[in-house]
Amino acid sequence: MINFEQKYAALLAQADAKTPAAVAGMRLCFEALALAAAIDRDCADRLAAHGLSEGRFVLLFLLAEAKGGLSPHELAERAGVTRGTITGLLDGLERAALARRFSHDVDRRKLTVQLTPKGRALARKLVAEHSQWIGAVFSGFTQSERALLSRLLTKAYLQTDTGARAGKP
Amino acid sequence: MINFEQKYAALLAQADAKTPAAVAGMRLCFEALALAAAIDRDCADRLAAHGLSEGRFVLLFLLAEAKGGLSPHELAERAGVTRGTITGLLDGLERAALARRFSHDVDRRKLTVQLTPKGRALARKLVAEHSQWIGAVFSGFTQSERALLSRLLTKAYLQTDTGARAGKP
DNA sequence: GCATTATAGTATGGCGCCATACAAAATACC
DNA sequence: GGTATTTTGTATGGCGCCATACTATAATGC
Repeated sequence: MINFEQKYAALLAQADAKTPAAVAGMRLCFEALALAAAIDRDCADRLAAHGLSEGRFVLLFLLAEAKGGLSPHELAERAGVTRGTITGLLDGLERAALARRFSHDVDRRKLTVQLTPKGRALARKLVAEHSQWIGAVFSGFTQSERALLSRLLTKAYLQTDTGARAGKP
Repeated sequence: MINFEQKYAALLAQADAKTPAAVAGMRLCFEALALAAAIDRDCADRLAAHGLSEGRFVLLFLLAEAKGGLSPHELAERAGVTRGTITGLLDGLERAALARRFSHDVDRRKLTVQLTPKGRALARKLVAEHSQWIGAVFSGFTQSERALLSRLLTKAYLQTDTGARAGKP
Protein backbone atom coordinates (compact mmCIF):
# COMPACT_ATOMS: atom_id res chain seq x y z
CA MET A 1 0.00 0.00 0.00
CA ILE A 2 2.59 2.52 1.07
CA ASN A 3 5.22 2.99 -1.59
CA PHE A 4 8.52 2.85 0.19
CA GLU A 5 11.37 5.04 -0.86
CA GLN A 6 13.86 3.13 -2.92
CA LYS A 7 16.43 2.97 -0.18
CA TYR A 8 13.97 1.18 2.09
CA ALA A 9 12.83 -1.13 -0.66
CA ALA A 10 16.46 -2.04 -1.33
CA LEU A 11 17.18 -2.66 2.32
CA LEU A 12 14.10 -4.86 2.53
CA ALA A 13 15.13 -6.88 -0.51
CA GLN A 14 18.55 -7.44 0.97
CA ALA A 15 17.09 -8.43 4.33
CA ASP A 16 14.62 -10.74 2.68
CA ALA A 17 17.56 -12.77 1.42
CA LYS A 18 19.57 -12.75 4.62
CA THR A 19 17.40 -12.09 7.64
CA PRO A 20 13.85 -13.09 6.63
CA ALA A 21 12.70 -13.18 10.25
CA ALA A 22 13.24 -9.43 10.57
CA VAL A 23 11.38 -8.45 7.41
CA ALA A 24 7.90 -8.09 8.88
CA GLY A 25 9.18 -5.77 11.58
CA MET A 26 11.21 -3.79 9.10
CA ARG A 27 8.16 -3.24 6.91
CA LEU A 28 6.24 -1.83 9.85
CA CYS A 29 9.15 0.32 10.79
CA PHE A 30 9.37 1.81 7.33
CA GLU A 31 5.63 2.35 7.25
CA ALA A 32 5.81 4.31 10.47
CA LEU A 33 8.72 6.33 9.11
CA ALA A 34 6.86 6.97 5.87
CA LEU A 35 3.82 8.27 7.73
CA ALA A 36 5.92 10.58 9.87
CA ALA A 37 7.87 11.81 6.86
CA ALA A 38 4.62 12.53 5.02
CA ILE A 39 3.25 14.46 7.98
CA ASP A 40 6.47 16.44 8.33
CA ARG A 41 6.55 17.19 4.67
CA ASP A 42 2.93 18.34 4.50
CA CYS A 43 3.61 20.45 7.52
CA ALA A 44 6.67 22.05 5.98
CA ASP A 45 4.85 22.69 2.71
CA ARG A 46 1.97 24.42 4.43
CA LEU A 47 4.24 26.59 6.53
CA ALA A 48 6.45 27.40 3.57
CA ALA A 49 3.43 28.99 1.94
CA HIS A 50 3.63 31.57 4.73
CA GLY A 51 7.40 31.86 4.55
CA LEU A 52 7.87 29.88 7.74
CA SER A 53 9.82 26.77 8.65
CA GLU A 54 8.76 24.32 11.33
CA GLY A 55 11.33 25.63 13.78
CA ARG A 56 10.23 29.20 13.29
CA PHE A 57 6.58 28.22 13.59
CA VAL A 58 7.25 26.63 16.97
CA LEU A 59 8.82 29.85 18.24
CA LEU A 60 5.99 31.90 16.83
CA PHE A 61 3.52 29.73 18.63
CA LEU A 62 5.41 29.69 21.92
CA LEU A 63 5.76 33.46 21.85
CA ALA A 64 2.08 33.90 21.03
CA GLU A 65 0.95 32.16 24.17
CA ALA A 66 3.49 33.76 26.53
CA LYS A 67 2.17 37.28 26.79
CA GLY A 68 5.13 38.89 28.48
CA GLY A 69 7.63 37.54 25.96
CA LEU A 70 10.28 34.89 26.50
CA SER A 71 14.05 34.80 26.66
CA PRO A 72 16.03 32.76 24.12
CA HIS A 73 16.93 30.24 26.76
CA GLU A 74 13.29 29.74 27.74
CA LEU A 75 12.47 29.29 24.09
CA ALA A 76 15.21 26.69 23.77
CA GLU A 77 13.83 24.76 26.70
CA ARG A 78 10.25 24.84 25.51
CA ALA A 79 11.07 24.06 21.91
CA GLY A 80 13.38 21.21 22.92
CA VAL A 81 16.34 22.64 21.07
CA THR A 82 19.68 24.20 22.01
CA ARG A 83 20.13 27.90 22.62
CA GLY A 84 22.39 28.03 19.60
CA THR A 85 19.57 26.89 17.37
CA ILE A 86 17.31 29.54 18.83
CA THR A 87 19.76 32.26 17.85
CA GLY A 88 19.42 31.29 14.21
CA LEU A 89 15.65 30.94 14.31
CA LEU A 90 15.27 34.32 15.97
CA ASP A 91 17.48 35.90 13.34
CA GLY A 92 15.04 34.59 10.78
CA LEU A 93 11.96 35.81 12.64
CA GLU A 94 13.50 39.24 13.03
CA ARG A 95 14.40 39.40 9.36
CA ALA A 96 10.77 38.61 8.57
CA ALA A 97 9.65 41.29 11.05
CA LEU A 98 7.65 38.74 13.05
CA ALA A 99 9.52 39.13 16.33
CA ARG A 100 11.94 41.48 18.04
CA ARG A 101 14.59 41.16 20.73
CA PHE A 102 14.46 43.63 23.59
CA SER A 103 17.23 43.95 26.11
CA HIS A 104 16.29 43.20 29.67
CA ASP A 105 17.11 46.15 31.89
CA VAL A 106 17.51 44.32 35.19
CA ASP A 107 19.72 41.43 34.09
CA ARG A 108 21.84 42.67 31.25
CA ARG A 109 22.67 39.18 30.03
CA LYS A 110 19.07 38.55 29.22
CA LEU A 111 16.92 39.37 26.25
CA THR A 112 13.18 39.36 25.94
CA VAL A 113 11.73 38.28 22.65
CA GLN A 114 8.30 39.49 21.66
CA LEU A 115 6.15 39.17 18.60
CA THR A 116 5.44 42.17 16.47
CA PRO A 117 1.78 42.86 15.64
CA LYS A 118 2.42 41.15 12.32
CA GLY A 119 3.83 38.13 14.15
CA ARG A 120 0.90 38.00 16.52
CA ALA A 121 -1.59 38.07 13.67
CA LEU A 122 0.21 35.33 11.79
CA ALA A 123 0.44 33.18 14.91
CA ARG A 124 -3.25 33.48 15.60
CA LYS A 125 -4.08 32.47 12.08
CA LEU A 126 -1.64 29.61 11.75
CA VAL A 127 -2.10 27.89 15.08
CA ALA A 128 -5.77 27.30 14.38
CA GLU A 129 -5.16 26.30 10.78
CA HIS A 130 -2.36 23.99 11.75
CA SER A 131 -4.16 22.21 14.56
CA GLN A 132 -7.13 21.70 12.33
CA TRP A 133 -5.05 20.17 9.61
CA ILE A 134 -2.96 17.93 11.86
CA GLY A 135 -6.10 16.61 13.45
CA ALA A 136 -7.62 15.92 10.04
CA VAL A 137 -5.10 13.20 9.20
CA PHE A 138 -6.89 10.93 11.64
CA SER A 139 -10.37 12.27 11.14
CA GLY A 140 -11.52 9.18 9.28
CA PHE A 141 -10.71 6.99 12.26
CA THR A 142 -13.30 5.64 14.63
CA GLN A 143 -12.88 6.04 18.33
CA SER A 144 -11.73 2.45 18.74
CA GLU A 145 -9.34 2.65 15.81
CA ARG A 146 -7.75 5.65 17.43
CA ALA A 147 -7.38 3.90 20.75
CA LEU A 148 -5.94 0.84 19.09
CA LEU A 149 -3.42 2.76 17.01
CA SER A 150 -2.35 4.73 20.03
CA ARG A 151 -1.79 1.54 21.99
CA LEU A 152 0.27 -0.04 19.22
CA LEU A 153 2.37 3.06 18.62
CA THR A 154 3.10 3.34 22.30
CA LYS A 155 4.04 -0.31 22.52
CA ALA A 156 6.55 0.10 19.69
CA TYR A 157 7.84 3.35 21.11
CA LEU A 158 8.70 1.71 24.40
CA GLN A 159 10.75 -0.89 22.50
CA THR A 160 13.11 1.73 21.16
CA ASP A 161 16.16 2.73 23.17
CA THR A 162 15.03 6.32 23.12
CA GLY A 163 11.53 5.42 24.23
CA ALA A 164 12.74 3.13 26.97
CA ARG A 165 15.09 5.84 28.22
CA ALA A 166 12.28 8.39 28.27
CA GLY A 167 10.02 5.95 30.06
CA LYS A 168 12.04 5.76 33.25
CA PRO A 169 15.04 8.06 33.44
CA MET B 1 2.20 6.90 27.85
CA ILE B 2 4.48 8.57 25.38
CA ASN B 3 6.01 11.69 26.83
CA PHE B 4 5.59 14.36 24.22
CA GLU B 5 8.25 16.94 23.65
CA GLN B 6 7.31 20.21 25.25
CA LYS B 7 6.50 21.91 22.00
CA TYR B 8 3.90 19.27 21.23
CA ALA B 9 2.48 19.38 24.72
CA ALA B 10 2.15 23.14 24.42
CA LEU B 11 0.47 22.93 21.05
CA LEU B 12 -1.96 20.37 22.46
CA ALA B 13 -2.81 22.53 25.42
CA GLN B 14 -3.51 25.45 23.16
CA ALA B 15 -5.64 23.33 20.84
CA ASP B 16 -7.53 21.88 23.76
CA ALA B 17 -8.78 25.36 24.53
CA LYS B 18 -9.60 26.37 20.98
CA THR B 19 -10.12 23.35 18.75
CA PRO B 20 -11.05 20.49 21.07
CA ALA B 21 -12.36 18.39 18.19
CA ALA B 22 -8.90 18.15 16.69
CA VAL B 23 -7.13 17.10 19.87
CA ALA B 24 -7.56 13.34 19.54
CA GLY B 25 -6.12 13.39 16.05
CA MET B 26 -3.28 15.62 17.11
CA ARG B 27 -2.34 13.26 19.91
CA LEU B 28 -2.11 10.37 17.47
CA CYS B 29 -0.12 12.46 15.08
CA PHE B 30 2.42 13.36 17.74
CA GLU B 31 2.61 9.75 18.86
CA ALA B 32 3.45 8.68 15.33
CA LEU B 33 6.05 11.43 15.08
CA ALA B 34 7.53 10.45 18.44
CA LEU B 35 7.89 6.84 17.36
CA ALA B 36 9.56 7.81 14.11
CA ALA B 37 11.87 10.24 15.88
CA ALA B 38 12.83 7.57 18.39
CA ILE B 39 13.60 5.09 15.62
CA ASP B 40 15.64 7.68 13.74
CA ARG B 41 17.52 8.62 16.81
CA ASP B 42 18.34 5.05 17.80
CA CYS B 43 19.43 4.47 14.27
CA ALA B 44 21.71 7.49 14.25
CA ASP B 45 23.19 6.55 17.61
CA ARG B 46 24.04 3.04 16.49
CA LEU B 47 25.61 4.21 13.26
CA ALA B 48 27.53 6.97 15.02
CA ALA B 49 29.27 4.27 17.03
CA HIS B 50 30.84 3.24 13.73
CA GLY B 51 31.51 6.78 12.60
CA LEU B 52 28.65 6.72 10.12
CA SER B 53 25.59 8.86 9.55
CA GLU B 54 22.33 7.59 8.11
CA GLY B 55 23.02 9.09 4.72
CA ARG B 56 26.45 7.55 4.53
CA PHE B 57 25.12 4.20 5.67
CA VAL B 58 22.60 4.18 2.84
CA LEU B 59 25.36 4.74 0.30
CA LEU B 60 27.50 2.07 1.90
CA PHE B 61 24.65 -0.34 1.66
CA LEU B 62 23.73 0.55 -1.92
CA LEU B 63 27.33 0.22 -3.01
CA ALA B 64 27.71 -3.09 -1.25
CA GLU B 65 24.96 -4.72 -3.25
CA ALA B 66 25.94 -3.26 -6.64
CA LYS B 67 29.06 -5.20 -7.45
CA GLY B 68 30.28 -3.13 -10.38
CA GLY B 69 30.04 0.16 -8.50
CA LEU B 70 27.58 2.97 -9.08
CA SER B 71 27.76 6.51 -10.37
CA PRO B 72 26.83 9.44 -8.13
CA HIS B 73 23.68 10.03 -10.09
CA GLU B 74 22.59 6.41 -9.72
CA LEU B 75 23.26 6.70 -6.01
CA ALA B 76 21.16 9.84 -5.85
CA GLU B 77 18.28 8.09 -7.53
CA ARG B 78 18.42 5.01 -5.35
CA ALA B 79 18.92 6.91 -2.13
CA GLY B 80 16.12 9.33 -2.97
CA VAL B 81 18.32 12.37 -2.61
CA THR B 82 19.78 14.98 -4.96
CA ARG B 83 23.14 14.61 -6.67
CA GLY B 84 24.41 17.53 -4.68
CA THR B 85 23.79 15.68 -1.47
CA ILE B 86 25.62 12.66 -2.83
CA THR B 87 28.71 14.76 -3.45
CA GLY B 88 28.94 15.60 0.23
CA LEU B 89 28.24 12.07 1.41
CA LEU B 90 30.87 10.66 -0.92
CA ASP B 91 33.39 13.17 0.34
CA GLY B 92 32.76 11.80 3.80
CA LEU B 93 33.04 8.17 2.74
CA GLU B 94 36.30 8.90 0.93
CA ARG B 95 37.70 10.72 3.95
CA ALA B 96 36.89 7.64 6.02
CA ALA B 97 38.53 5.44 3.35
CA LEU B 98 35.31 3.45 2.90
CA ALA B 99 34.78 4.26 -0.79
CA ARG B 100 36.64 5.66 -3.77
CA ARG B 101 35.73 7.51 -6.94
CA PHE B 102 37.13 6.16 -10.23
CA SER B 103 36.84 8.05 -13.45
CA HIS B 104 34.93 6.34 -16.20
CA ASP B 105 37.10 6.04 -19.29
CA VAL B 106 34.38 5.89 -21.94
CA ASP B 107 32.21 8.80 -20.81
CA ARG B 108 34.44 11.33 -19.18
CA ARG B 109 31.57 13.03 -17.39
CA LYS B 110 30.93 9.94 -15.36
CA LEU B 111 32.45 8.55 -12.21
CA THR B 112 32.22 5.10 -10.75
CA VAL B 113 32.14 4.80 -7.00
CA GLN B 114 33.29 1.60 -5.35
CA LEU B 115 33.78 0.46 -1.80
CA THR B 116 37.24 -0.18 -0.47
CA PRO B 117 37.82 -3.53 1.25
CA LYS B 118 37.34 -1.69 4.52
CA GLY B 119 34.04 -0.33 3.28
CA ARG B 120 32.89 -3.73 2.09
CA ALA B 121 33.68 -5.30 5.44
CA LEU B 122 31.83 -2.60 7.34
CA ALA B 123 28.82 -2.84 5.04
CA ARG B 124 28.57 -6.58 5.50
CA LYS B 125 28.67 -6.22 9.23
CA LEU B 126 26.28 -3.30 9.56
CA VAL B 127 23.55 -4.34 7.16
CA ALA B 128 22.88 -7.50 9.11
CA GLU B 129 23.14 -5.76 12.48
CA HIS B 130 20.91 -2.96 11.36
CA SER B 131 18.17 -5.11 9.86
CA GLN B 132 18.14 -7.19 12.96
CA TRP B 133 17.75 -4.22 15.18
CA ILE B 134 15.11 -2.44 13.11
CA GLY B 135 13.06 -5.60 13.03
CA ALA B 136 13.36 -5.97 16.78
CA VAL B 137 11.29 -2.88 17.52
CA PHE B 138 8.19 -4.84 16.51
CA SER B 139 9.32 -8.23 17.70
CA GLY B 140 6.88 -8.23 20.60
CA PHE B 141 3.93 -7.90 18.24
CA THR B 142 1.68 -10.76 17.27
CA GLN B 143 0.91 -11.44 13.67
CA SER B 144 -2.50 -9.83 13.95
CA GLU B 145 -1.18 -6.80 15.77
CA ARG B 146 1.30 -6.28 12.97
CA ALA B 147 -1.39 -6.52 10.32
CA LEU B 148 -3.62 -4.16 12.22
CA LEU B 149 -0.93 -1.57 12.77
CA SER B 150 0.07 -1.74 9.14
CA ARG B 151 -3.52 -1.17 8.07
CA LEU B 152 -3.95 1.83 10.36
CA LEU B 153 -0.64 3.40 9.39
CA THR B 154 -1.49 3.03 5.74
CA LYS B 155 -4.91 4.53 6.25
CA ALA B 156 -3.42 7.58 7.91
CA TYR B 157 -0.67 7.82 5.31
CA LEU B 158 -3.20 8.04 2.51
CA GLN B 159 -4.85 10.96 4.30
CA THR B 160 -1.75 13.08 4.05
CA ASP B 161 -1.18 15.21 0.97
CA THR B 162 2.14 13.50 0.38
CA GLY B 163 0.63 10.06 0.75
CA ALA B 164 -2.31 10.86 -1.49
CA ARG B 165 0.05 12.23 -4.12
CA ALA B 166 2.21 9.11 -3.98
CA GLY B 167 -0.89 6.94 -4.22
CA LYS B 168 -1.86 8.01 -7.72
CA PRO B 169 0.51 10.39 -9.48
C1' DG C 1 29.99 19.87 -39.14
C1' DC C 2 28.43 22.85 -36.01
C1' DA C 3 25.02 24.70 -32.90
C1' DT C 4 21.71 23.34 -29.52
C1' DT C 5 20.24 20.64 -25.86
C1' DA C 6 20.82 17.22 -22.33
C1' DT C 7 23.52 14.95 -18.77
C1' DA C 8 27.13 14.42 -15.02
C1' DG C 9 29.31 16.06 -11.21
C1' DT C 10 30.30 19.92 -8.27
C1' DA C 11 30.11 24.52 -5.92
C1' DT C 12 27.58 27.72 -3.36
C1' DG C 13 24.48 29.26 -0.13
C1' DG C 14 20.45 28.47 2.60
C1' DC C 15 17.94 25.78 6.38
C1' DG C 16 17.70 23.52 10.89
C1' DC C 17 20.01 20.98 14.00
C1' DC C 18 24.03 19.88 17.14
C1' DA C 19 28.45 20.39 19.97
C1' DT C 20 31.86 23.21 21.45
C1' DA C 21 33.90 27.35 22.81
C1' DC C 22 33.54 32.16 24.08
C1' DA C 23 32.53 36.95 26.23
C1' DA C 24 29.71 39.34 29.27
C1' DA C 25 27.21 39.55 33.23
C1' DA C 26 25.25 37.87 37.56
C1' DT C 27 25.61 34.92 41.67
C1' DA C 28 27.92 32.19 45.16
C1' DC C 29 31.48 31.41 48.23
C1' DC C 30 34.83 32.34 51.46
C1' DG D 1 35.14 42.53 48.82
C1' DG D 2 37.15 39.84 45.59
C1' DT D 3 37.75 35.42 43.27
C1' DA D 4 35.27 31.38 41.38
C1' DT D 5 31.30 29.49 39.32
C1' DT D 6 27.10 29.64 36.71
C1' DT D 7 24.10 31.60 33.39
C1' DT D 8 23.09 33.92 28.97
C1' DG D 9 23.38 34.72 24.32
C1' DT D 10 26.20 34.15 20.32
C1' DA D 11 29.87 32.49 17.05
C1' DT D 12 31.89 28.78 14.68
C1' DG D 13 32.04 24.69 12.30
C1' DG D 14 30.05 20.27 11.28
C1' DC D 15 26.10 17.34 9.34
C1' DG D 16 22.51 16.29 5.93
C1' DC D 17 19.36 18.12 3.06
C1' DC D 18 17.68 21.24 -0.78
C1' DA D 19 17.64 24.57 -4.83
C1' DT D 20 20.16 26.90 -7.99
C1' DA D 21 23.79 27.81 -10.99
C1' DC D 22 28.05 26.45 -13.27
C1' DT D 23 31.58 23.55 -16.06
C1' DA D 24 32.72 19.82 -18.71
C1' DT D 25 31.36 16.45 -21.74
C1' DA D 26 27.98 13.83 -24.82
C1' DA D 27 24.24 13.36 -27.76
C1' DT D 28 20.98 15.39 -31.02
C1' DG D 29 19.26 18.21 -34.83
C1' DC D 30 19.55 20.37 -38.93
